[in-house]
Amino acid sequence: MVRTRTRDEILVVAAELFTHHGFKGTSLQDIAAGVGCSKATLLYHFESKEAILTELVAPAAQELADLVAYLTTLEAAAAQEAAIEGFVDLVLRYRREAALIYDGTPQFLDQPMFAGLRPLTDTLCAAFAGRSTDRAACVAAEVLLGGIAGVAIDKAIEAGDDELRRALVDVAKRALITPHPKD
Amino acid sequence: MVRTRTRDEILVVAAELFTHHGFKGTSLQDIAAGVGCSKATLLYHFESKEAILTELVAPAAQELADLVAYLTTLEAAAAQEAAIEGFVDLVLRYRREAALIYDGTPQFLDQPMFAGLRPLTDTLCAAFAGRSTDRAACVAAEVLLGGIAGVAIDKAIEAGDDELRRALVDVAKRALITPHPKD
DNA sequence: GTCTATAACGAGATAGAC
DNA sequence: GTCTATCTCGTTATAGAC
Repeated sequence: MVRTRTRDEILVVAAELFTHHGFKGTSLQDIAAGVGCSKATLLYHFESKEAILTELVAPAAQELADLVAYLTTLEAAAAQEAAIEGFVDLVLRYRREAALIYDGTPQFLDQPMFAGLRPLTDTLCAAFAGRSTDRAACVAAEVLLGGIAGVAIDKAIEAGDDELRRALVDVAKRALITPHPKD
Repeated sequence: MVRTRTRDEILVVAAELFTHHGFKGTSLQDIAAGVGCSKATLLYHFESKEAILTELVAPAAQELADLVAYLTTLEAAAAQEAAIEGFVDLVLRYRREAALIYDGTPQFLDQPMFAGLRPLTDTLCAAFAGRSTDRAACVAAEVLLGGIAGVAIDKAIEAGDDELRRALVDVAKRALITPHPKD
């Protein structure tokens, strides 16, 4: 896995195109045109189209794993808050990668390509729910988890947007942290 | 547009396959195999692959349009509640169709196929936000709108699930309806 | 390391027999 | 109304020259 200029540029262009048109919707032709090289050059640097995607997603997956590992060291309430803030932060920093992983099919996490990601999101979702097994709490956690990811993916804002960050954290806390349930 | 037995079966099989593997991930071959006919038969009944999808989505799109039209007759607070309950109901009844429309790309609503859907979801989102133009309120509305749709799409529950329905409505109201904002 | 050329395949769609 | 056969195109991937 040697790093070269072309190789890096392929990753940049592929990220851009995958983000906008999806993995299936982007061909090697498209990537090659964006880079200004041939398809053969792409496949000289990467074993396959999937290999490009896997490498793009790797750092985000690693950070997600780190976050989840950290959450397991906390008790429920602290883990809930840390999960919310950590996930919002993560998904804002890795918008593109999040969009790549979520390709629109329900079983997107069950593809062999992303094996190992599902247990991470499950643990994260449990943390969002404050480790409660109550159905409503779990549903709420799923709604917020998916909703936050979706909004972050949609936003084409480039640099860190603190206002968006705060809005996402706030809505999640409002929806999930219920100090005095009504009845 | 004459109704026949084969035609209806094509729609059923296509809905099933599109839901599980996405539109791009399903070929005419796959549909033909499921129906037990040839690709040519598919294209005798439908002008194109897209035409199948368009017809599958049509009733859901119509109901969404009806809901949005109804919302415009209400003032902000009533529209907000009606939007939440109406959307949850709609998306639970049309899980499959929702999954078809949302193909995973950010611009899925901007495809020519679904032209006219975007203004509807924009109005719906505004209703979710209580017609507020505050950034945080808009972000929260987007999170809940997308999150609810995502959860409903993921759930493979068949018949009406009142518990899920209540959970979705509740989390949305908790997150969006803020009678006394903190400061 | 990059290219052109092409293989090998699958896609959507069409033609025409039955 | 359904079929087989075929067309055309785009896809991923490979071969081999430079």
